[in-house]
Amino acid sequence: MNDRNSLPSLSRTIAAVERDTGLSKDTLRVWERRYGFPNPGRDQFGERVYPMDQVDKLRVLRRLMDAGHRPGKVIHLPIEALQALAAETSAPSVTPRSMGDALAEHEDLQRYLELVKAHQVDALRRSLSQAQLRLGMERFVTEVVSPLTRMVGDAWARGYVEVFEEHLYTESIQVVLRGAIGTIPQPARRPIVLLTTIPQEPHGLGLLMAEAILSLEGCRCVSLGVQTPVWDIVLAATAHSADVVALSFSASINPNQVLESLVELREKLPQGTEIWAGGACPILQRRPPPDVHVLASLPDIQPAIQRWRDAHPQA
Amino acid sequence: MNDRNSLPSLSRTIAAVERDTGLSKDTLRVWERRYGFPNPGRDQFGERVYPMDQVDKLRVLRRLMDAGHRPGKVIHLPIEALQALAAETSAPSVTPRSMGDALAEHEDLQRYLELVKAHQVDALRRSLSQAQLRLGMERFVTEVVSPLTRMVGDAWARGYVEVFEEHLYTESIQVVLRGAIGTIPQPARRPIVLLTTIPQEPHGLGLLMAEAILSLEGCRCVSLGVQTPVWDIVLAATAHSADVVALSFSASINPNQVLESLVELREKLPQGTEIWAGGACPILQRRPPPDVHVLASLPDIQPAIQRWRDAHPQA
DNA sequence: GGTCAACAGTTGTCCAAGACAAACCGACTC
DNA sequence: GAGTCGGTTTGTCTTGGACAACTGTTGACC
Repeated sequence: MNDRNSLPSLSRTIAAVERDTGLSKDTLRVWERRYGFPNPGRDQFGERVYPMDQVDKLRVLRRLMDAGHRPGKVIHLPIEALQALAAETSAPSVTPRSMGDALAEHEDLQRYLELVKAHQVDALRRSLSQAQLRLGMERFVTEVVSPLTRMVGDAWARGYVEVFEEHLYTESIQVVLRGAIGTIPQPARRPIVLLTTIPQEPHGLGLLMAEAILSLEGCRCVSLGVQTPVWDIVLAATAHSADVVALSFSASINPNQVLESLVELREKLPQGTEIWAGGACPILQRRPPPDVHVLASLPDIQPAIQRWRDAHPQA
Repeated sequence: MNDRNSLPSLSRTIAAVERDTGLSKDTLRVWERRYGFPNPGRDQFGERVYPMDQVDKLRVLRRLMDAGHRPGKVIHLPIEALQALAAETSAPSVTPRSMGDALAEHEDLQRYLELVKAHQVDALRRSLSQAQLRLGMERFVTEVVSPLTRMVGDAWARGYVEVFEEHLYTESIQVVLRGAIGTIPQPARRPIVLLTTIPQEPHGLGLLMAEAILSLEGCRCVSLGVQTPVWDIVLAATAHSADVVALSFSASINPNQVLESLVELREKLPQGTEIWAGGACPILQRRPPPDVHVLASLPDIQPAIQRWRDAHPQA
């Protein structure tokens, strides 16, 4: 299964390429058959051996797929052209309250991004904590954490920040946000909100942001962390008599699996339990699933709570 | 690709079963061919449709595989026998200092486990925090968190706790541990330790425990969180001039991937950077990879730091 | 000129059956 | 016990074919 004598630094097996790129073995083989790329060598047993430069190109291709490009159109371009294409695909999709504010804000955010790039973890955490104290929790989350996370994600997609730098960022935000959430006194008001993500979604910052806002509004929050199987979400919602199940979806997740999970969840949860879905996943806006409340952004949470409380005056 | 008219609650596609059980599509097909189980029906397109009871049995089988059983021996047993087998397979592999202490301890731990089972998140966090204050950080981590985590993992493998209850536990420990780590003053002494896990390892509690001990000993810790690609671990270690890369491996991870990653990491990291590997993964004890320091348990961390400092007096 | 349906091209996933190295297991010897 | 040996088990890789779901364009109709 695994050739211990090979040089892992210069080449990859098909299983390793699947892990590294996120492209399935089937996809890798069918691309090779149809497009002639990738074009791996073979080892002594006839198994595919992918040179590293091809793996690098596959990684860029994967990013372009996520951004909506189609393989047949771009697969034959040289890697430099692909990288340029990825760099173009930035999303300036912000909805600022006013242009002046947006610019000033943007400059601030840029400063944080530069701290990430410079690996100044301590300075980053300190200035984030200060921002949290200065702006207050709600504005900190909506005006700093949320756009900054999108910014870091974009910068990663463009190849400007490395994966490990994104990890450093995620860890720092987590420390700051968890610390801040810890200071919010735990109330006992309804709705009771269960927070988690589906098994295919490993990104947890969205959950923490939502938890911060929900806690501020006095909701009882129960977080399961990330990647809970659908059936266990149902069990947990029942065990905690949750009024709302809140799910977070990032941009890079497979849209089919999002819809499939939401339909199954809706089917298995009691009628009275609402599903709130948020995050940067585009399918939520384009084809919202039936009987699921889509929250386009963090400021939508507050009205959703109000709506729920108005509809449940006895709670 | 996806039949929207099917009943997701009563049956699964092969892709869904792969996600639910962790058994690869190839394995599912080859088991069917060889053992006659699973024995899925077919939809109108000739594609496999797995009834839920078979998926349930496959889930139990998966647990037994992780526990060391072999498919040919157990696949034809009825599900009740499999569950009984899973319940037997508990690991009483503790190394208590004395029997009396161990028993008293065990009773305490049992109490925490019952809070998890009762979904008393608040009470759980409160009593864990109290234990942390009472015992001090080091004893709290080594005598409570570490054995309790093993206990919860075992209880899950035996089918005694649900996945969502394990998630509740993980989240609670994380809150308590992160809170406690936050109170340790950040020193600047070497070694500089980079903490993370490989991409196949989503469990992060081991990292937090290690970070707690390392911080107590005055080490500079940089955590990347979980699931960092090998190449990014190397980049991060270089960027932070890390002296040590500390990795955590849980019991349920594929041993091949552990060794493969460690070999590749050793190859790409500078000679002077040590690799410390810890966690419940059995392969680490059985066939430790070359030039990797295996730390069998948390108390091994302190001597390892001492050894490093003795060997680097200039630091 | 704009709307919608039919059509053609693209793309990811699934299928079948065969092959084989690595891991495992039991029997044997020192 | 500890090590070596052969036989068996087992997961992963192989090829080439098939097809539903998706994307985008053409052309008819209002």
